[in-house]
Amino acid sequence: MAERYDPVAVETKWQKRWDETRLNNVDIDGAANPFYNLMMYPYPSAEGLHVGNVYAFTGADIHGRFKQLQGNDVFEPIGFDAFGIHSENFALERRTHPMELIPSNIANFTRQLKRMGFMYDWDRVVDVTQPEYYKWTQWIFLQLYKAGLAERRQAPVNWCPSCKTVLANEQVIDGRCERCSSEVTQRFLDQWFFKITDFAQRLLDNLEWIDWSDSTKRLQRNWIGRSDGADIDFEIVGHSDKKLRVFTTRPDTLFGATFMVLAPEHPYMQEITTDEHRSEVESYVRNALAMDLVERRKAGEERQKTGVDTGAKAINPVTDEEISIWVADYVLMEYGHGAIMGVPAHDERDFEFATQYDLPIRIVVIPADQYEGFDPDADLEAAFTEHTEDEVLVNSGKFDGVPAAQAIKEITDWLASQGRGEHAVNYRIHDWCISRQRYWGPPIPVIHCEKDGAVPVPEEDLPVVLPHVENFRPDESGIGPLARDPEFLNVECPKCGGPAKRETDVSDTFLDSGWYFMRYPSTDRHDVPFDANRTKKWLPVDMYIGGEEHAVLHLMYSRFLTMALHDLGHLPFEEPYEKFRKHGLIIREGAKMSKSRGNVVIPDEYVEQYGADTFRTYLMFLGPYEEGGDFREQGITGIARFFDRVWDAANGELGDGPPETEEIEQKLHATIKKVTEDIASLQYNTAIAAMMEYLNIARASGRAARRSEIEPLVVMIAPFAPHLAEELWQHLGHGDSIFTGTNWPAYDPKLAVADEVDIAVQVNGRLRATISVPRGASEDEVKEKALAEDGVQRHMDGKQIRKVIFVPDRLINIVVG
RNA sequence: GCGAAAGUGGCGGAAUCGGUAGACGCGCCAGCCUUAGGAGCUGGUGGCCACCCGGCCGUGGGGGUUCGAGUCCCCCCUUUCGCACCA
Repeated sequence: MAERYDPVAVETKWQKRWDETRLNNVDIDGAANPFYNLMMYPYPSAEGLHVGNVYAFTGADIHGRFKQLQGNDVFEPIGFDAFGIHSENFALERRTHPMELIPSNIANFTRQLKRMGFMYDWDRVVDVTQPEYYKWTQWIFLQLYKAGLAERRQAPVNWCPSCKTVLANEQVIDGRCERCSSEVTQRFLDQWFFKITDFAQRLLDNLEWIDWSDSTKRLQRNWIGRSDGADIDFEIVGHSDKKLRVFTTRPDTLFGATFMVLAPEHPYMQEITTDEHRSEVESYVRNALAMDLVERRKAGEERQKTGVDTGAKAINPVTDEEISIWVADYVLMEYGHGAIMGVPAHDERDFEFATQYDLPIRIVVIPADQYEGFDPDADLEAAFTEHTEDEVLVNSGKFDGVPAAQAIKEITDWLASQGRGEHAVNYRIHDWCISRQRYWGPPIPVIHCEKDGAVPVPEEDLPVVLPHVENFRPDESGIGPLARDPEFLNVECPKCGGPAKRETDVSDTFLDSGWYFMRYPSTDRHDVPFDANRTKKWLPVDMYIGGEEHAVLHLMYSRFLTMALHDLGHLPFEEPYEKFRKHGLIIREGAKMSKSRGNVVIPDEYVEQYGADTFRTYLMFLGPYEEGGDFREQGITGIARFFDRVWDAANGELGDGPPETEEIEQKLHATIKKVTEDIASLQYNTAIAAMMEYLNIARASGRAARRSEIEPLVVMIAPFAPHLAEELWQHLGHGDSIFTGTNWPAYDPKLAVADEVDIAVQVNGRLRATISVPRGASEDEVKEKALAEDGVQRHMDGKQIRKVIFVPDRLINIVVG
């Protein structure tokens, strides 16, 4: 072996050998101990692999290699998320075509990924832009369509004026397009929706048991946004055939409902508005609908509430009072029933609205301690929204004095018994709009016939191949570029044979990524999307590691698709990822990395200078993997030095026999324990620190190490620095790859703890000495030894011992006074 | 506004069923070595005082519980993330 560690030479050698021996190509049908280690496949950008990709993949690869070393058959696939607006916009900008751009990007990514030494099975790559893949994406659309889970409907949708396409709710961040940050506007268009809302409760319920990062679960819970409350019907004066249904989470405040408000889109608007108010209402509604989404959604302080009286009246079902019905754009048609009961005393928005238009305010909930002698006509300065056991109802007839939390249920039950309302649940999540008026995606497999309407493409006709369209630039029309290809557009209706037109929208790229992990084990199967036996063997995914930015996008959508396919009998499980861990974000010198700042870390440069192993390990050393870290130029030398020392230690004259001293042996076992536990829980930074610490002890005073001291260390660095570990493993006389067989070292728990322990000696809680005693020493022994210490005696100052606190093997505190 | 997480040396970060704060690494300082280099090795490195033993202070700020608090409780400040007129 070379005298000095030359990372690039070592890495070149082993990457070639892994390829030749097919080390990472798993036996997909025969593996005895399958472990599916998944990472979020990248979008292959023209800029090449980003350090964020490397960070994500390294952490996942370490976990996979660790499992491999423990004897699992690890399947670690990779693919390319190459459809979508991102690629398409880039191609437009560069005046090229995605069909030319993408293959070269993928080739570049492949080169870079191979150079990093990830243990990918390169025989099972998924490229979602290949017809053999998107054929099955279209097939999934057809399955959902057949099951009634895909439907075309006209709805207000988010329109990005720059990308010139509609977007799903999840793709709108703060009212802006997640891709280009343009302000999103609202359009009414015919779009395809997947009915993810049908699964809202299951998506929520399963979060109870799936093993995911808590923060990711929380994001999903918030996005699903379950609210419990009641639907309540209000009669409309003069329209006995119609009732106004509202949803409220606060049925306890029903006696305080002094007006109602409809969303501008509410279907009853026309009919109930009185002639006297008609022109005012119509102009208000026209105005509201013309306003774009962002402006309209500006809340509270940013924009004053506006609204107009419709002149119509409703009856409060509990007070029998006539209350006025207003229209206001702060009420949203998409949520609940597009109408609310206005309870100004106990809702901040209603309070603001009532104050503005001088509507009556009636207090019906007050703190319990103000119940006696409460003045029903007291003025309110702001809405009072508390509603626990400590608040009680007033002005509420027979419910006076009932705690608010309890009244929610009682009033709901009472309304239900009279057929005027019922317990109800609402969700914030919307159906998933999958249509995109763009080019670079799988065509939605539907044909529109004048006679038969929307007809699904027969399965045997899949794939509907995406044609090469020269001018794929999107426009304002709301019609996708595929409409420009007459050969694609004009077809026969599969049902009646008459002239028909293809659907020209393509599907959202999140549909591609919603099922890619199901395809990996079956990439060589062209007759089915996923082979049943392999699916049973490998899925659900054992470990999924990725960024949290996909919590409500990819992760939500793929859970939904998995559930739907499960219900349709295609999958034996309903949750795709048994275990998911988010990784943190990596910043540089305390600042976010961005092209405009010019501080982006280019992985290639570091890999060339220090090697992939050092770069990988440094990234993992920056901070806790699940929290991210701060990339600092200089720090990487610390890892380079560590590996130099590992190399030197293994390269020297190695002695035989067990570890030379008890101290080294103890430290070795403690280190194996710590590294094993830390890797299992993704605490890579402390695992690396522990290995450094161990090496510092094992090679203290420049002694020659023994094989028994070094070999376990070589295995422990293998997940981080696979090439280096292979080279050293070979040097130590092993024929096979270190990743063949089960080489992860075991530790003896008895040896992992020291025989002698240092105990802190405190006097009145302040550290005064440290003594060394045998592990498990009794309180009396420790006390005797502690009292003999000079420092202890001095601080006791001859005073009486009042109390002794003893924590075995840790601390003794002598309280005097 | 609501929800969540986090504030520790010059820097990245260790340590939370309450028990020696600052592991590991970067940087810095001193010394050694040397085909004098941005290499390697050894030692030191929270602050203040003493600078020999040692002492006091110290985990965003202020209170509290405790023999003992970075860790638990209350109030406040700051930062980051998510949601945001969701009734």
